[in-house]
Amino acid sequence: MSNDQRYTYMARVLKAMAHPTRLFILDKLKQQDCCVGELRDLVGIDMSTMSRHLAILKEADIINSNKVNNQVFYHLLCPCVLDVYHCMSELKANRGNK
Amino acid sequence: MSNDQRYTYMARVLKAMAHPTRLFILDKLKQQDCCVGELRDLVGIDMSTMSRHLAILKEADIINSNKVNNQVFYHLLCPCVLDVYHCMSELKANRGNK
DNA sequence: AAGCTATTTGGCAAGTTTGACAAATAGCCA
DNA sequence: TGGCTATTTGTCAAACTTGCCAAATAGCTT
Repeated sequence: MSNDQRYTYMARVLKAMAHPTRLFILDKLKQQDCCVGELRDLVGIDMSTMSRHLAILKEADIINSNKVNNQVFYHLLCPCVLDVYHCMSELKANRGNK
Repeated sequence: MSNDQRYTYMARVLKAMAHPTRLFILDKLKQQDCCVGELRDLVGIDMSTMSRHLAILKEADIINSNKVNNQVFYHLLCPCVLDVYHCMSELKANRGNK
């Protein structure tokens, strides 16, 4: 796999994560699997909008879903994606030192 | 700082990283500081486009710059942003197990 | 089948991103 | 000052994103 392909792949995953609502979703799913309506109630946006955010994360293979009766439960595949948090905090702490 | 603010902040940083060219830049800057023309030659895009990619990374406080004569050298502030790489590889390896 | 709940998809408007070209700026050196 | 190199900024078009509403789908339960 070329470096080019690697950058393209990683950009795809980072892009999928790069939205406040989607980061909230990942954080929540780290604790437990959730269905769409549950997440909508927590965030307070339209169900259709929540469904699309979940589709974006799923498309990037960060989460997957399984249907139980008429509900769809989403599950975080790779909790380590949230490890970036530590680094981000460090970055933030450095601001102002410019 | 509220969780809301944290997600917004992290989304801003991830979004700045979420482009193949910008990931290449970060990887390169991890090895050594570079000026704009150098990076343009490596990537093969317009100098103005490269300058804007660098501005996006700088605006997110991931890199900074200092001018030496008529060249601007860019410097990676927090090499750990690239640690996500490992996790991404893990994610990638998991694909297909769906 | 009809009614119900949960979720996804179509379509649209407003806003953002990307990349290129041209023009502007900044700083060197003669 | 004028010419030179390096970089940034203005402007534009094409493409993409986000959020909402309405309509479609999926799967229970009666």
